[in-house]
Amino acid sequence: MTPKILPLNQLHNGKCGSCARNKLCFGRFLADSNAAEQLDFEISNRILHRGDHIFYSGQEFSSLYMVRSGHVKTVMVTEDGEEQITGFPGPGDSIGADGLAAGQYAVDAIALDTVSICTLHFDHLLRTSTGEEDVQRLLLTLFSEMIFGNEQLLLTLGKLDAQQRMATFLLKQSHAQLRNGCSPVSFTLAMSRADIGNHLNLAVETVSRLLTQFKQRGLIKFNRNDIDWLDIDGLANLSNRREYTLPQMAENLATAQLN
Amino acid sequence: MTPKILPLNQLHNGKCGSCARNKLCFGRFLADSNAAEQLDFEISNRILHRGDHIFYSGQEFSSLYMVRSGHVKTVMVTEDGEEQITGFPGPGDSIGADGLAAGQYAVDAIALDTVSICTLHFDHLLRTSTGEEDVQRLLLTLFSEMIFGNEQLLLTLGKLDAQQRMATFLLKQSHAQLRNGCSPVSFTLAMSRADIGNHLNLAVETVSRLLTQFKQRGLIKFNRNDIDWLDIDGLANLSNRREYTLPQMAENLATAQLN
DNA sequence: AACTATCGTTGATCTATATCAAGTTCAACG
DNA sequence: CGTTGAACTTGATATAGATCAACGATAGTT
Repeated sequence: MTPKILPLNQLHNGKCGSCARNKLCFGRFLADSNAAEQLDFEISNRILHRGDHIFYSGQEFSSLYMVRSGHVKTVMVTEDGEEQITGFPGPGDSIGADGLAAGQYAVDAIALDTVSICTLHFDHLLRTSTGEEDVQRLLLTLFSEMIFGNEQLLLTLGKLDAQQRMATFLLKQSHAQLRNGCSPVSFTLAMSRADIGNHLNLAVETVSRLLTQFKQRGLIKFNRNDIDWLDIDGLANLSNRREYTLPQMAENLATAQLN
Repeated sequence: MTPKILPLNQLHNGKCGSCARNKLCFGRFLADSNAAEQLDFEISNRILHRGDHIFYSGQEFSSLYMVRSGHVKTVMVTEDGEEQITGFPGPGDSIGADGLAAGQYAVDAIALDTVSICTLHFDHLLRTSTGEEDVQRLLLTLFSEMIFGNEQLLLTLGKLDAQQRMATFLLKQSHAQLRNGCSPVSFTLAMSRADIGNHLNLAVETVSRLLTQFKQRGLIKFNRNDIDWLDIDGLANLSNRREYTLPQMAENLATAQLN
C-alpha cells in the first residue's frame, strides 16, 4: 500500500502564518521572517477548476482571496455586455479588494486552470488584525500594490503601441514566475490568445501576429501556450521599460522579500 | 475695522474628526455620523496653486493626502517620458495610496487650480488607528475605492469608443460635483483639453470635436471650460452606462453617506 | 481512426481616430 | 489697447490596428 501523499499545491486550513506557502504569499510583505506568526487569522482553502467562478460581479463582498497556485482572470462587464479582463492574478496575488468599497465584487473572478485559493473572511480578518499594526500595514500594502498595478496597466495600455504592450505583458508574466521561484524564461501561459487580446485591448489576430513576429525575431521560443525561452533584455528593449530586465527583476524580488 | 473672516476653503489643523469638511471627506465612509470623533489623528493643511506639486513620482512615500477643495492631476511617466494622467482627484478624494507598496510615490500629483489639501502622515495614521476597527476599515475602503475606480477606468478606456469615453468623463465630473453638494449640471472643468485627451487616450483635436458635437446636439452648454448645463440622461445614453443618471446618482450619494 | 469544436494563424481590406496644417479666441501684460 | 502666446477649433490626410475571411492544428470523443 502506497503512503498517502499531499498534492503539490497542498491544502492548508488553519492559521495563515503556519502555511508552507506563506513566503510566496502574505509573508512576502513582512520584513521580519518571524513575523509570519502574527498572521494568526483563519484561512480556508478551496480547489477550483478551469472555468469555475471564485465569485461573481455584483455578489455581496465578504472575503478577500489569495491565489496559492494556478491562474485566475478578473473580468469587468459593461452595461451592454462588453468584457474587460482587468488582470490575471497568480500565486501570491490577492483578489476581491475592489469589492470592499461598494460592498459587492466589481469583477467576475474565473479560474483559468486548476487553482488553489485561500479565503480570508474580511470581518474576521479585520477583527483579528485590530491592534496588530504590522498586519494592518500588510493589508494596506496589499491594496496599494493593486492600485499601483492598475496605474501601471493604464500607462501600458494608454501610451504604448501593440508591440510594446505585448512585450510588457510577456515580461510581467516572466516576472511573476520569478517571484514564485520558478524559471522566468520557461513557463506556460494559462490564458488564451483571446484573453490576452482582451486584456491588452488588441484583436486576437494582432496578438497572434505579434507572437509570431517575436518568434521570428528570436525574442521568444514557444509552442502553443508553452514558452520555452524568452529574451528578457530584448523584450525590455522593445517595451521601453527597463524594470523587468533580469538584474532589475532580481533586485525587485529581493526588495519584495525584505519589505 | 472688519472682522477677520476665514476663506471659503478654510484651513483646519488639528484633529480630522472635528474638521468642518469631514462629511465630504473621510466622514463619507462612516455609517454612524458620530463616529467622526474616532478620527482623532492629526492633520495639517496646505494651500497649493496651479502647477504646484503635492509630491513627485519616485519621492519617498510618507503620507496620504485628502483633497479638501480644488482639483489635482496625477501623472505617471514612462521610461521615455510619455505621460499618462491616471486621474483628476477632487474634494473628498485621496492621493498617494499607490506609493505605499513600493515605498515611493508612483505618480506626480500636480494642482490644477488653487487646492487645499490635508496631509495624513502614514505612520502616525497607522499608529493612531491601531485598535480602531472602524478606522482600519475606513482606510481599506478608501484604498478599495481607488482600485475599483481604476478598474472602471480600464473598462472605459478599453472598451468604449471616443464618444462614449467623453460622455463617461463628463458624467464622472458631474457626479463628483453632486457628491460635494454642488450642482451636477453647472460647473467648471479644472483641466485643459490636452489633459482630458491624455487621460482618455484621445487627441486634443478629438476632445474638441466631441465637445463641439455634444454642444450641437444639445447635450451640453459650455463656454471654454465653464459648463452651464449638461443633459445627464442624454450623456448616460451615449455612454452605455446608466450609473450616472440623476436618480441613480442621488442613490449613490445616499449610499455613500450611509456607509 | 475519424469526427468535431475550439483555438490559433495568416492574408486582404477597412475605419476610427491620430496626425498634420491653418486658423481663431482669449487672457495677460507692457 | 495693441501684442503675444497659449489654448482651442476646424478641416484634410494618414495609419495602426480592427475586422473580415479562410484555413490549419490540436485535444477530446465515439
